[in-house]
Amino acid sequence: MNNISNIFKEKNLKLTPQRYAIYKFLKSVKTHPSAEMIYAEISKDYPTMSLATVYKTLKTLIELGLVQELNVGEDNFRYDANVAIHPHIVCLNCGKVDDIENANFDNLKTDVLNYTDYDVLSYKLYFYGICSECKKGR
Amino acid sequence: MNNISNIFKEKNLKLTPQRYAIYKFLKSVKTHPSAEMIYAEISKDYPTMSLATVYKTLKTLIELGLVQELNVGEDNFRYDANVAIHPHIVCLNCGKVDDIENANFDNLKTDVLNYTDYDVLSYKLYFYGICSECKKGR
DNA sequence: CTATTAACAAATAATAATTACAAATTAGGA
DNA sequence: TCCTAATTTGTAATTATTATTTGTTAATAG
Repeated sequence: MNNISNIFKEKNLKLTPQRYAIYKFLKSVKTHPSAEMIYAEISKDYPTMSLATVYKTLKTLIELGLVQELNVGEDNFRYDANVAIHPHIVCLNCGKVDDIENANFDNLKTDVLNYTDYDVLSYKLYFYGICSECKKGR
Repeated sequence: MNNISNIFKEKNLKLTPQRYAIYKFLKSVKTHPSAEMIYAEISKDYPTMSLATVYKTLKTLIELGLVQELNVGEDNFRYDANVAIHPHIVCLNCGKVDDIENANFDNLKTDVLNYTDYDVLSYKLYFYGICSECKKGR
């Protein structure tokens, strides 16, 4: 069984309420929040939560491979508990970040081998455009 | 004629030596430097250059569509005077950022239309791996 | 059951990248 | 050459993130 509880145990890390809350929140949400947004949300249930804890927990979760970091071009990072490589799309109007679901772009990793002498390990793909809500309101 | 000089004139912007130096430097280089790196380099020729000027000039150049901003996952931005959409590859070992040249991934923009209801305007594609120099030194 | 100890959370200080501001300077047209 | 708005510069301020410190928690040995 490879749930969080076990992953933490294997690494001698404690699955504290704070850590669990952050992970559970990230899992439950599709908005790809920033550290600040996570902090604001979790603070409702854990009034003593510190922003430093959010940052430190996110770093741990990333090291454990439970969370990935997105950099869509803002001055901060966003976080995604879906660690599968998948494209994202950013609304240039409202800033929303969505998943591109069901699309498979994994051929990119092999295609690119013809154009580089790097060993290619992974990739990030971001699309930019206008979301349907913003299209309406124009 | 659509050189920088004219583009600036059209917008009532002054083509100062500083601005020109920054643009020329970015054009001449394939390293995708950060603001700090640009500042360090340009300072050699313009000892009075201020870091604030570098940042402000980069912003102007971006607005004019002469430069694009990259965000490969560092805590700072990198800049590229090649404004054509093209993929980049980052060495996870030494941090170098290279262009992927001659590859055409523009079908991505139309492919993705089947998986989103956004109007898709552009995309950014970053590969991550190990460069050939770093492979040798292992 | 208690003492020990390592991991942790919280608060706050520190750092790094970027931006804002105010005063001095300069580009480029009249 | 002169004028003026735009620009540069130095510095202060801001923002995101990380480090440090101190008190707390939880697992475990005795």
